Amino acid sequence: MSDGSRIRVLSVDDHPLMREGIAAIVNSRPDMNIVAQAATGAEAVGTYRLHRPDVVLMDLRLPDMSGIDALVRIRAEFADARVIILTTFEGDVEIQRALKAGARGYLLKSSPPDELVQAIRHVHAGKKGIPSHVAAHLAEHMSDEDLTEREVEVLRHVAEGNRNRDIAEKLFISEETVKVHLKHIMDKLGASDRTQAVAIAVRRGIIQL
Amino acid sequence: MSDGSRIRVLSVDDHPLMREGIAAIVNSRPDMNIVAQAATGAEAVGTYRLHRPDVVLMDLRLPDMSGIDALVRIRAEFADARVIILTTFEGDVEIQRALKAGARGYLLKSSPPDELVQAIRHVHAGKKGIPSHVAAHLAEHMSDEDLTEREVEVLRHVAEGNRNRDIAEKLFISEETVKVHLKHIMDKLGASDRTQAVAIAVRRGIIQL
DNA sequence: CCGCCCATACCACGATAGTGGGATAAAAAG
DNA sequence: CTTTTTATCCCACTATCGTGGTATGGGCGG
Repeated sequence: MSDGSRIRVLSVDDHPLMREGIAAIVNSRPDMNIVAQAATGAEAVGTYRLHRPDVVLMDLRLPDMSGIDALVRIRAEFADARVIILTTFEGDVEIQRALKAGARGYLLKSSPPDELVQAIRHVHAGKKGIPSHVAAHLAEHMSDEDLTEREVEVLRHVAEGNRNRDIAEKLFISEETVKVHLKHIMDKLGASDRTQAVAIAVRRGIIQL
Repeated sequence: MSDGSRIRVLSVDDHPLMREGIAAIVNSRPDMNIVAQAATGAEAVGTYRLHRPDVVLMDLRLPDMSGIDALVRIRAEFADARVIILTTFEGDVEIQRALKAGARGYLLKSSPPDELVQAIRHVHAGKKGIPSHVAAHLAEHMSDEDLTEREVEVLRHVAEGNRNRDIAEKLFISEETVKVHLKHIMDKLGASDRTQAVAIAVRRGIIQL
């Protein structure tokens, strides 16, 4: 089969070993191959411009920016870019953000190779390539109330071990307001105290330690 | 070069993509090759018995047990087993535990491929294969006081959002004792409150959410 | 235009957490 | 065998947190 009919794939991941594994899988299929690789978000954007791949496999954790940011930048220039997020499980919030940002698929690095090539084929064909178990996991929290930006900001300070008073000073608001935010945070996350709120938020990918 | 003179490597990782990448790297060198792979701890032990590889590349997170447990089991049967821990960064506590358990090397999955093959050669030659930056990171916390088992147990309950009183009941001790443990925990970790203690412990790999 | 969400703020009260000191006993380390 | 560590308990006191209710102003969607 000539290269012209193959699905041209760009792999973005800062782990060389993982890139190697992805390349081995993709190149072993007759209908697709890796045309370029990138290790950072900036590199990904530049490489996309240069090669215009059919499908991008994008890691979420990159040295210079989030994979979602890189995704947004690529789609700002090329609205028809087809990007599959490929990551170790981060929590459902990341998945939602990625899909909102225009990702066509979301795949875990722990997935079997066949699922990866299937997703590439699906996305290239114009479908959405989201495995059923991920979709199920997604549905579970879809209706959940999201934290507001301010609430996330407060929660980050809480995770740092700041007292309400300190957070108030840093955000130039009153301690009472911080308490209100924290109350809402705990209510939304179903946490009984600030500590559990942080734990849940980390698990869900809302904040990272 | 004949197979007889090659370093025989066993790769243990539950991520097929990562296994593929490791295999590609190792098999691309003339002096080593992958003789077997395993996706679980139990599988790793069985496969070791069968193949007696020269070097084992062991992931820390496995479906059935910790990579450290698998390492311990292998070394219980084969005291001269040479195992390199290969993992995404988990926190320095894991590194220490792995080395104490007899790991000959500790490598991050984000390492460049050359570092991996170097580590394999070093360990096979009888040396310890620990990259300098990992060693440096290790030294930083070597002198740090470790939490006792009981303290870790208490901290886990704290991370779940339990109040001191609840923790006391669950552990069949008084609330005052819980407070004492928590005081020691915060002192050792340098945390100002229970929330930061949990955050630090998660970063250091002492507990996992 | 009206209602809802968001961020802000204040007050009061009870609950929980954190500090400091002192104490006992068993186990581990030296 | 002595010292140190670990785990346990109690008390008293202060600091901080979490809850409830109420309120104001801006922004956004219906």
